[in-house]
Amino acid sequence: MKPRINTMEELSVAIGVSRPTLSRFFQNPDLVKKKTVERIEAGLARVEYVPNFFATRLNRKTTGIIGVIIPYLNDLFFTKLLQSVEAAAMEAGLTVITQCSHSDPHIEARAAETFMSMNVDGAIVAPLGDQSDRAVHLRLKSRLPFVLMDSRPKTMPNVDFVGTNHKQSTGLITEYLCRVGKPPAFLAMPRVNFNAVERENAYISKMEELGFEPEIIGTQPVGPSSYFEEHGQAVLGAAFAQGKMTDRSILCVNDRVAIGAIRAASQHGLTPSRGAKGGLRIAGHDDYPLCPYLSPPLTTVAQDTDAIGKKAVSRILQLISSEVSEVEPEITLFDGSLVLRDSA
Amino acid sequence: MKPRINTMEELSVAIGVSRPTLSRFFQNPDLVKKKTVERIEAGLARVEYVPNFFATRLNRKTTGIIGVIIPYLNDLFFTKLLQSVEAAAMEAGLTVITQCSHSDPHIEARAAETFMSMNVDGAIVAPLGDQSDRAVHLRLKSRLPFVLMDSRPKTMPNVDFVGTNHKQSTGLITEYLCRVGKPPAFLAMPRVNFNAVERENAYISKMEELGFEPEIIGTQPVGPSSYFEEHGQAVLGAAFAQGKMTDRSILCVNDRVAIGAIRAASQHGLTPSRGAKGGLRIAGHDDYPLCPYLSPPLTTVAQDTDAIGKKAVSRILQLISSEVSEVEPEITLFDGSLVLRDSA
DNA sequence: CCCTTACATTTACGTATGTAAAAGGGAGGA
DNA sequence: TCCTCCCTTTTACATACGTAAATGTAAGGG
Repeated sequence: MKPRINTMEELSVAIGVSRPTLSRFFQNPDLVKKKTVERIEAGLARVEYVPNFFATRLNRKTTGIIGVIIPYLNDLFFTKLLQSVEAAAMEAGLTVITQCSHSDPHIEARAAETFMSMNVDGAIVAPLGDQSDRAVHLRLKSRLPFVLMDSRPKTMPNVDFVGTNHKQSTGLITEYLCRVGKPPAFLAMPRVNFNAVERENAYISKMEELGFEPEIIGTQPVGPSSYFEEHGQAVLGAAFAQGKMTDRSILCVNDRVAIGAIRAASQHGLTPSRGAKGGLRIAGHDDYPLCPYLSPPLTTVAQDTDAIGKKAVSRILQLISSEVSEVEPEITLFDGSLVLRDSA
Repeated sequence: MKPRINTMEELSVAIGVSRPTLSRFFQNPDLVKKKTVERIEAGLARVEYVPNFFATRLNRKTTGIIGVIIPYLNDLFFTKLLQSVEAAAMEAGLTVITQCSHSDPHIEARAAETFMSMNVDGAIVAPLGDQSDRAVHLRLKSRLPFVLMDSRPKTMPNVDFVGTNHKQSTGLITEYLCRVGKPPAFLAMPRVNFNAVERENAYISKMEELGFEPEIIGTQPVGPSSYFEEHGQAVLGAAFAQGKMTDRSILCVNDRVAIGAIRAASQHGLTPSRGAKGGLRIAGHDDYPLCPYLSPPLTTVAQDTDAIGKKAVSRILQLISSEVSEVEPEITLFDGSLVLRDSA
């Protein structure tokens, strides 16, 4: 087992190269003469040494770290988004520190605190809904490059944002549903989630534009801790039990709710179908990774998570390099794209 | 907007309290006289200041950080496990730094490097399968408290491990399936995943114990990047297309594969059912969060992710406090529990 | 052979905090 | 009134490394 060396100083006496030279070597071996590089590498092979992360970051003007906060970990949409962000950040040579707020504003606040104390170069935050503490976001924004991702409160119009154009995406699928079958009802969520509200409104305005009467169900919570799937199943299950909605088109606020909705249909012997012009159809929003494996596979609108993650990172990089703190905020909305499967 | 203060030194002149006193205050306000605490808190309310994370951790003997590596982010089983670990760590007052290896041994190695450079107090690693670099794990283990979680190579028997007793869990569901219907075939995975292999072997030995002939399908990859669901769907879809397996009991290596299997059944107009003594039944392993919402809901064996996460953290805490580096490794295996739903 | 040049290396200082030991201060007792 | 004790605060040093400026060194030209 190799002898362990803890500090660069010790390493320098062990190898016989000055400490600052080692420092240069660890930053970029090209900055050191080839002959010396060889000596250093030979030395490193003989001992167990890793430069101290904290000492490194403490001194650098820039830490090369970006912080990412996501609200849920048990949601494949967010993990997909996170993967996209991580990939983009890695390509840019940044270290990503991810924190999950677990639907808790206090944890979110603590994560923000951590980022500030780390002097991260920038923060990308996918906020909780209503519950997020606005002051926390403002504080982050005032201290460092900051972009909101996925959803944003209407009360923060002056913040950089990257997300989906829900007006477009929800309009797209609403229009599709109207075109090839009965105009859809909207299976909503209790109104604590910004995106859910945006989609609900987008649905309403598209329906009115097309001259149909909007119909919204599911705005009341069904249980104490209603997960999305559970909510969809409960709301629609109750309706089906009363013989209602069984031949309707139903647009769910997101795919996880749709998963519950499809389950409810199955429980009542109903099969939502794209072909059934006058019968039950169920559609969702997001293109959750499991959509193709549902029975029937879910028709939905895909969010371009890849583009969102990439853009969030590139925007952060812009903000980092643009010294000035008073940049005009940029709102980037990506269009959704229709993914037709069998359910609607 | 409050004036921003960057260093504890500046803060000390701004408030009129010496810097070391502030240091004590931030570590534990009880260490400072009440009167002084009030002065400090009044001062903090007037300015924008956060202690520097790196400087803090650099000096402390213990960083209060534990590192966690998981192989996939887009898998609700691992995110569930991660939540359990995070909750336990938070309760113990530890900061968790999570890194995802994204199925890439190089990324895993880099994450390990990061942990070592951070002088994390301990590391909990859910390894990739075969691909994981054994040397990386050994290096981690030689430097800091280290426990493997979820799966482990047979080649590392001397490492602390927390996971599921697959012999028991797989035996349990195999026995159940044999008891209430036809003996199951096993829908396996290409043999790169340790747990998959363990379950396959557990299935074989239980079948032999019960006097049945084991039958294993799906050990060959079906595509270049066969995700679990895709694999299950492809393997079983191909079998169904040939009229095979349509009235069999099928035990899938995990729930994600089972999701694909159920989809394949549905595509061929088949409904796996618990009631069908002689007909098609499909079961899984893990109790993936979406199991209740499949059609039919999936019968499976639940892994006790909560216990696994808690135990991993408590074991790390033990190793941290037990100074000595030569502790007898502890292998903790939790039993799985049968979750009967409609599919088998 | 000496000087210049270009680059590598070293010196010296900076970073933001922890921590042990020394100094300070206030209350209570003689 | 003075001394002592105990707790609080401060002094002084330590941590592990980045970085700019200064110094060293080897190659090439005159």
